Amino acid sequence: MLQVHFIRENKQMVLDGLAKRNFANAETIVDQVLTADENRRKTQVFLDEALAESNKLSKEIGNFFKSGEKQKATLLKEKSGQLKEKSKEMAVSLQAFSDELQRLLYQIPNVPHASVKAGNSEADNEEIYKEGSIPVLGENAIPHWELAKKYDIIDFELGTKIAGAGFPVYKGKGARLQRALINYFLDKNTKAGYTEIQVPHLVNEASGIGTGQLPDKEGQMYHVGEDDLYLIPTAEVPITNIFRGNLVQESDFPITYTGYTPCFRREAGSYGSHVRGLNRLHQFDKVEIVRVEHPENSYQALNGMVEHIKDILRELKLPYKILRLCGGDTGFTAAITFDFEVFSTAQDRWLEISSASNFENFQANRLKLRFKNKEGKSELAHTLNGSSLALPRVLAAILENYQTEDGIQIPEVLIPYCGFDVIN
RNA sequence: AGAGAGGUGGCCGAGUGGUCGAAGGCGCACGCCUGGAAAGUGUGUAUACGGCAACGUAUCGAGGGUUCGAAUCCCUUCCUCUCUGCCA
Repeated sequence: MLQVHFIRENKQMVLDGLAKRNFANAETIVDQVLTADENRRKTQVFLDEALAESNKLSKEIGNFFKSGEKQKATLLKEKSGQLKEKSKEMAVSLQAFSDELQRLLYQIPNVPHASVKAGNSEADNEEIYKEGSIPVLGENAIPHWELAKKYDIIDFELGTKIAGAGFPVYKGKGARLQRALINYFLDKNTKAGYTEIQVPHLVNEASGIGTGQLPDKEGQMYHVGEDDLYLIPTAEVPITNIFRGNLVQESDFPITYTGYTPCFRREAGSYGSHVRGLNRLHQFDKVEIVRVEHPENSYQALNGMVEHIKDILRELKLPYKILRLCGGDTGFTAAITFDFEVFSTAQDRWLEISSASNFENFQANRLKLRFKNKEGKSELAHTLNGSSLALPRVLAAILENYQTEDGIQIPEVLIPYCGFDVIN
């Protein structure tokens, strides 16, 4: 959520930013925000004056009672009663303006970073980096869902039986490879200074609002009605919400966490051939990195996250590229997002396996995550996160790119974690 | 799930109708002391909104109510803890 005073003072900049996202009716909604804000402030001034008068009267009444001047007190009581009626009305309209303001603010996405280009869809994303060579596969190379069947390492039908489509069952070496990847990623992140953490896989409504999944995007999450909890779509939600409402010390920065969790996504509305196999699932595993940073350092931190993810992909020897998402493709809460895509050779497709974002103070404003700055004032912190990495597509790329006539070779760096070097 | 206790500032913790935005402690900041530090000692130190400011208003889990006046009394609700039950 953007801060009202920021919008008030940087209206044109906000409009320009929203234009890069192709955000509809930006000017209308921004004007509505400014109107609601002005009404709210005006009403508050009136209300404050009425309440100040009322407080003054109460004190006088108290004094009259003490000194035994009951008649004077009774007179003032009447006046006070009338004042109360009036202030109640004003309080109601103040609340209405505040609610309206809040409702509007929730609808406005983050202002993109200056380097983010305008654009409508993924077609407008900019490729900014590419590394690794695409392997040349044999004539009999097959996509990962066929490999999964051939070597009996992932059973999609079995998952459908016990849960539904998009809930695969990993078996034998397939399961072990999953576990190896999780451990490898966590070790890698821990070595880079991130503190490993295990968090709940269900979150309450306040957490969903804190990181921006709620309101409006309920449909993307599984909801447990009985207890009003949501299954997490990413570890970002519980990890970032650790800091909801917190006032941290400046010396606590940088705050860095990594955690493995399963992720649950309803993926309502996505279907078709591109969701085959591991490409898009309702439940998948992911290792996440989250940072809470001083505003001055957040872009340096983002850069560090990008370099860190590069390093992982280099070790896995997977060909990858990095995209800077255009305005229209950047998530609601992010100011900038870098997507990492690996090449899944047998499918002849790039698959998104990580996305690293700086939310600046957009989430922090919802979370009320602040720190004391040098002047002793509290200031919103910056939050960032990135995947390191999402497992299914990494697995898909490994299976496809490392396939040989004799089986699937295991990337060298994973062999110690797997305990085997080939799936055959 | 049943019974009980409780939710107060960055943290701990007093406070049962006006003198309470709130004692005391810890922490933190600045000063004194010291060769330097620790200890000791003095002062300061909640947040949000509005206002150039003086200042005003609100906030003691949340929402309602009683009252001229509520941290304090009443109702509703959420959460936490303890015991019992169930269970990995």
